[in-house]
Amino acid sequence: MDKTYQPQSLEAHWYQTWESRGYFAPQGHGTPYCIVIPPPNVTGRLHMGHGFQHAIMDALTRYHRMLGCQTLWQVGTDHAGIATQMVVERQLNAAGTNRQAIGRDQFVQKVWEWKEESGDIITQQLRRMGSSLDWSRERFTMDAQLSKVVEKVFIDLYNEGLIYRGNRLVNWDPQLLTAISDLEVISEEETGSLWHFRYPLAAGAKTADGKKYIVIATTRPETMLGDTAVAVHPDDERYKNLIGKRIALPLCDREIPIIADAYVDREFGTGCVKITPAHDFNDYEVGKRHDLEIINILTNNAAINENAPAAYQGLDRFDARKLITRDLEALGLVDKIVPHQLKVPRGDRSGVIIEPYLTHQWYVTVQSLADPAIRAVEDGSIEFVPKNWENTYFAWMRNLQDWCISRQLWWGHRIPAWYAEDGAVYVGSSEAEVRKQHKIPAATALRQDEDVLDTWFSSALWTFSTLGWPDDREFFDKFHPTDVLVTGFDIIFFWVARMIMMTLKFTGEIPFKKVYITGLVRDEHGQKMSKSKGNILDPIDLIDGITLDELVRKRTADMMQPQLKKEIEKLTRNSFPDGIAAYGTDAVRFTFYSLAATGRDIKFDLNRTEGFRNFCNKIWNAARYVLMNCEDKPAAQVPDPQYLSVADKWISSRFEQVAADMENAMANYRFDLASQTLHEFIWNEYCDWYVELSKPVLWDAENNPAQAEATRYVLLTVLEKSLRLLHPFMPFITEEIWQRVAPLMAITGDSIMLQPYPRYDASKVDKDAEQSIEWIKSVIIAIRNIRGEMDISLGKTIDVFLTKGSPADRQRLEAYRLYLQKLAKLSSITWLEAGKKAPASATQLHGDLEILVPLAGLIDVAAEQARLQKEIGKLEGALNAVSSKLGNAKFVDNAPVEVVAKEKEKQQQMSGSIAALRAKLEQLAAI
RNA sequence: AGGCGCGUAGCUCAGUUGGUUAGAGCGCUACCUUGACAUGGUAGAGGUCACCAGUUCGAAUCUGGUCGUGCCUACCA
Repeated sequence: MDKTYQPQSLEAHWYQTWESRGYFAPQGHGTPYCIVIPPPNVTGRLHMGHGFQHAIMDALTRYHRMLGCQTLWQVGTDHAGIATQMVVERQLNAAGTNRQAIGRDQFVQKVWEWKEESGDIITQQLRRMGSSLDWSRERFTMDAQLSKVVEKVFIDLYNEGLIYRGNRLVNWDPQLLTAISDLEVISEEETGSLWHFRYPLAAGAKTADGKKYIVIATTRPETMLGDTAVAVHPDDERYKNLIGKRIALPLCDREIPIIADAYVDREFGTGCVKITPAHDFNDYEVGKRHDLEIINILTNNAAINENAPAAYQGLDRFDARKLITRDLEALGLVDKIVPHQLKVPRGDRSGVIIEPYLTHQWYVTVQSLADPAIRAVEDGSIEFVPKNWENTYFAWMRNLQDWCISRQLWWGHRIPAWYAEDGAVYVGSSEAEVRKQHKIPAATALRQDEDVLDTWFSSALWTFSTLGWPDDREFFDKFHPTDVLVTGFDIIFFWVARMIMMTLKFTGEIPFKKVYITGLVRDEHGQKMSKSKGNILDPIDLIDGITLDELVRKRTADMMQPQLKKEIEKLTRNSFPDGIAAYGTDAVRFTFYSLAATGRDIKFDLNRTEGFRNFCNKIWNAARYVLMNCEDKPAAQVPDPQYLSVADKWISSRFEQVAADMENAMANYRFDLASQTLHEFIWNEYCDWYVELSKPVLWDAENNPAQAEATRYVLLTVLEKSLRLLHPFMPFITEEIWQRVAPLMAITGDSIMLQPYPRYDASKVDKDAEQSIEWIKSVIIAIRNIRGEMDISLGKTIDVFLTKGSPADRQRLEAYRLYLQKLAKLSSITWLEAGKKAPASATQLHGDLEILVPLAGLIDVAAEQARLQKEIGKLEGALNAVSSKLGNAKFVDNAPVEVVAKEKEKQQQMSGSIAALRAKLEQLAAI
């Protein structure tokens, strides 16, 4: 074995072995356990969120597989409509063409080509993470079978009247030229202006204070071209007299009415609101209430259209804004322009400002779907972990808007609807089907809807469409409902809620029993990771390492805003002056587990990854030690219990407690506690103590072969069981070591991943052994403490005396003398009878037991006095607290007896210690 | 404006129904290349648990408030 752990050399090998042998597919006859992967974008790349969530899903999957469940982690990808189409369009643009030029069929063909070309990047990355996904069942949202389900669901919902086509305002992305759902609009506060314009009153009307105009305020001046009213509050005394009068809309040859509507906030601005029903959601509602004209003044790419005055036609919306402001200025109609903070809606993909835009779109009526979905969570059929996310779910579900499912894209599931010349709509699985069903003669032309469905529409069907519903029900019947969905809170609305609604509607089953909501992975400063911030990390780069230059190049490639490059480069060079080291998959995964606490932010700290890389190395070397001592010997046999040392019994006992803790942590999705438990046990108990305690036994093998044999057996078994305990979290290193350890124990299995997970076994618990080892550790630590504080090098062996302890202490000294001598580097350790005079010494206490290291030229008296003083000070502080507690009659009367007893014992213990230490001080002073 | 979360060691975080001398990892200090491991070992320093008030015999933990901070939802043109 190498002296240090080298993950690179073995990860690919083991993954390939597992996959090619079919270990990831469900097997056996245990209870089915299923997780479906939240489908990543087929042409996307792994980010830290994926890394985190997949680490968790894999731990759950491997854990249940080892528990003997028939385990399926269903894999697949989604087609990511907008994102993928954008990428291919950019490629076309770079090649000097565009999708319109090549036409729909050829464009879709190009996307498929791109999918084939790049689609395995993400799946290869999933493999690098060690994910035990069943690749034989890989699915894609645009597969024929899944598409069929999408079509069926659409048609069924339509036939039930739950899908309809409506002409309404939608969020329009003028760059991508498609509607997007309100969830895909990100509104952020930006600094803009509030323009105050004077709108002249028509027909000589005047305001209450005699002005010939009223002042309206707007954040989007260009929309004034589409104004069809000005609204005031019905009870606003300032304008009451103007209600019903008219305004001569400037720049437009048009008069518009002044209307009263309670929607107006009298406090804001001037209390007069321009109403543009075609370009504002609130105004649209006002317009409906007052039966106002709706004038659309924008083209689909947000230029001014032919409904506006000729002077502005063809101008981009922001050029029009400038020109309109200038023209109004020239007319003396600009009252003022003030800086204004406003929420600007931007498309989450394109980043451009979204326009409310009047179009025909398809909608799902969600209310009737929502009710059962709410109930499923209310009655506990579906549980969120942590539970408080249920509130978020309820809040959204109880205030649902109809879901706009059509997208003006070419990449996706085409809407199965056909239009006749007369505008009639027919929905069906194909044109032929539609003709047949509605008896439409061939002479009547039918045209299929140009649009495709929102990607989330197909994702909402994911748990049952991937499992073969409705026709091929073997897997569906076995694995649905799935056990747990692991995902981030940012898509509770997008995906989780819609999945619950659709799955209940169509299968009558919930899609999953639990929803484990993970935090969001942030950078080391708590910033959200994003391309534009330039702080993204690729989990693969943590696994393989990356040079600084390469990292900078990656972070600044394909920027939407190239001007940020310099800043990002600086930040990156600052954060990673030496690039990133190769930590290996196991260390990266373990970092994720350690951070998977209940909070909603996960600040990713590479220092922790480094710590876990070291942990891997620690495990590696512990295994090296065990193997060096056990190889070339006959396979370990269960030893006769009489040869087991106290250390052997202790570590076996401790292991059982750890197994119990693991079960508890996994049941509660506390991967942080699980990782901590494993780290603590393996490093601080097995390596630091058990391995050290085994050395005196193994080094003395010639004199006590049976004991040495027993210790080898325990070294091996606890290592082997610990590897199994650890395997769901660190699959690679555990497999590599296990393959070497298993033969020494005559274990015949092919892979650790198919071995049983260790369960708590009460018969191995040995409290006496645990207490004895605690005693041994305490005495050794006491001596080491004196060494450390007194600067006595470990190279120097010393003499130690024990005195004033109980008969049990004395027995232990005799029984465990060897351990004490070796681990504390003692030349002798002697029990001093109570009456006998001790030499001047440095002293440590363990209960009543005094541990004495004679000064004998080693120790400076003053230093020991200072050390004792410090110790006494500490104890006195603690004693004061305890004594005042016990002096309080209310405490003694009210607290449970066992608490009071405990405090009394502490008090006695501490005052005893203080007295003993004082005596030592006096003794030293007398020298 | 509502809702949710967070504030514990220099940093990243645990602390399960109120009772520990408040913990871990990293970092820091000192010493140590000893036969698994310097990606290591041993010892140590470091916290008024944001603040205030309350409940209680007892609060990091429960209640109310304040301050700071982050996110989500809805929005004022």
